[in-house]
Amino acid sequence: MADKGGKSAITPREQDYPQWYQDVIREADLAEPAKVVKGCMVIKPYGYAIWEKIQRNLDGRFKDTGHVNAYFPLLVPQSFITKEAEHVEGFAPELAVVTHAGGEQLEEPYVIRPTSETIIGHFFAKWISSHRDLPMLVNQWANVMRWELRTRMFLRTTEFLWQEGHTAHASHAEAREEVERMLHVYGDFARDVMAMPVIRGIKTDSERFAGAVETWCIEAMMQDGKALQAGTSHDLGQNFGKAFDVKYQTEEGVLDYVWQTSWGVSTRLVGGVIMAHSDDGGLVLPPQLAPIHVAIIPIYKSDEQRESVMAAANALKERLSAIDISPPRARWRDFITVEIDDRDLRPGAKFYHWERRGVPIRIELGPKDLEKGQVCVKMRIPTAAGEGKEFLATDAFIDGVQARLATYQSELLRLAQARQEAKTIHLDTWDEFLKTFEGDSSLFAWCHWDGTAQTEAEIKAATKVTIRCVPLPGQGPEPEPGVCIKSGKPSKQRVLMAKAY
RNA sequence: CGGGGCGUAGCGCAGUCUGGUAGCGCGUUCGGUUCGGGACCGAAAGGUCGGAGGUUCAAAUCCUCUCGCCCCGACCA
Repeated sequence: MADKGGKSAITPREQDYPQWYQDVIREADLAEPAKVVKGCMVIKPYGYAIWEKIQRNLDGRFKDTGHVNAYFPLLVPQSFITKEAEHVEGFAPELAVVTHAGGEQLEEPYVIRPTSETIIGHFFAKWISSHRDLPMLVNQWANVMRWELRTRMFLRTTEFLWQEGHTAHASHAEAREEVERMLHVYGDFARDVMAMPVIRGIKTDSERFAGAVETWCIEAMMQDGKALQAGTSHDLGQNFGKAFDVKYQTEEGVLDYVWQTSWGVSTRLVGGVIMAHSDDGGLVLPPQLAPIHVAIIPIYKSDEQRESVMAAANALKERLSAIDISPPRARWRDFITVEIDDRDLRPGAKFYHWERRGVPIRIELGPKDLEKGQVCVKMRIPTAAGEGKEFLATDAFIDGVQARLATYQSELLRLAQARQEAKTIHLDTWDEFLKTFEGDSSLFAWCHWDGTAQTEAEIKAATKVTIRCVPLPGQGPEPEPGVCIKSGKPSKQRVLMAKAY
């Protein structure tokens, strides 16, 4: 592990935010660039454990809303991609194509899926014939590949893991309910599990998914004020239904095309959770996603001490590991995960080790504690759940540990919300706008916009700022008429502007 | 694809200009002393210097070609 002179190997955020992000990932042992495969990453066990927790939780939410899992091929016939005009245009530049297999050139190349609307459309056409087959509510957990020109670990890699929900409905209204429902599944998950506040809204035409009628999204603010598109939910209208001939017989007996949706979140969420909470000491994780909740550091000198301290540490681990911290109505059980660090290192080195990895609770357990029947507790960051070293009676600590984790979780959300609010402003003049977004700086700005793609493009060209979304009701300022910050033309409401990842 | 940078031990780098036995820090291994906030001492292992060709008595170093990666722009979950 890289170590700069025995001190922190993590670049402070103030000094170089992107470097800080890379350092946190390396020092927490979450992932590393694959190097031998351009733009790809290796997700290491500790990083993958976070993804597994994200998966498990979301998967339960999808099933709670009536969806079932399925799996479709990685390779998609090239001709499929070209069937929906906007879809090709959007994805053609970033496709990886398989032209040879089995030592022969293929008659028709396959593309490695960048997303699966096309091949799933093909199968929906086979599976759906009647309104009785609808709605069809399918999700797949998969990897996809997009040949991005610029990559960043977790946030944008050539290959990434995600889930993609694909549904077909008998009416546009029903499909739109689905789009909204799933957006809120994402938004609630971000808030309640990731402790990451998000703005829920609708994309402008230029930011819309290629082939969609409308794209709904959640946008999160990272600590540098930039926005991260954390999840999307698309109203596909009948676009793919028409392209893949997905027709069904209505109750009245006439043929119509189905109304489809698709929605997805990816391993980008891991990048989001890293940036939402971590500090210059490394990773900070919300307990609901932390692979390890408690690290116990045994303290001893002699062999006799080691024996008694380790016995106490194991007993403590056993008691903590029996505590069920599953969310209400979860389809799975989650228990407090405890790691006893008995490596032959000095305690100080171990403290830093677990802090870099974002373990919420650290316990020091030494001979003095055994005598007094207490534990020394230190939380990863100071919150209402506790700060500094606390010396607590062992039983009292165990009785309160679940509440302690819950408080820590909600405090992370509160802190993230406070950061977001501090960096969210209203802007009304182009001069202020330029000043605000000068150089590399960014924050969330609610601004009036005339609703034209041209103005949007001009703003982006001048400042790299994009319209992140038009907020859903309650997600931004109350709609009130005004004038566009750039063109001065009339505007119906403020939209969210920021630089994005 | 345009602009810039870099490939030397597991990681981070020096050495290249001016050719002459391949080095440093961290990490690793072994032994000992340590141990409630990043320990110290001693010993050891570990490299066909990205690849190919050329110049030379001699190439990490000079020349030609090539491969790859990173950063900055245009594209994006």
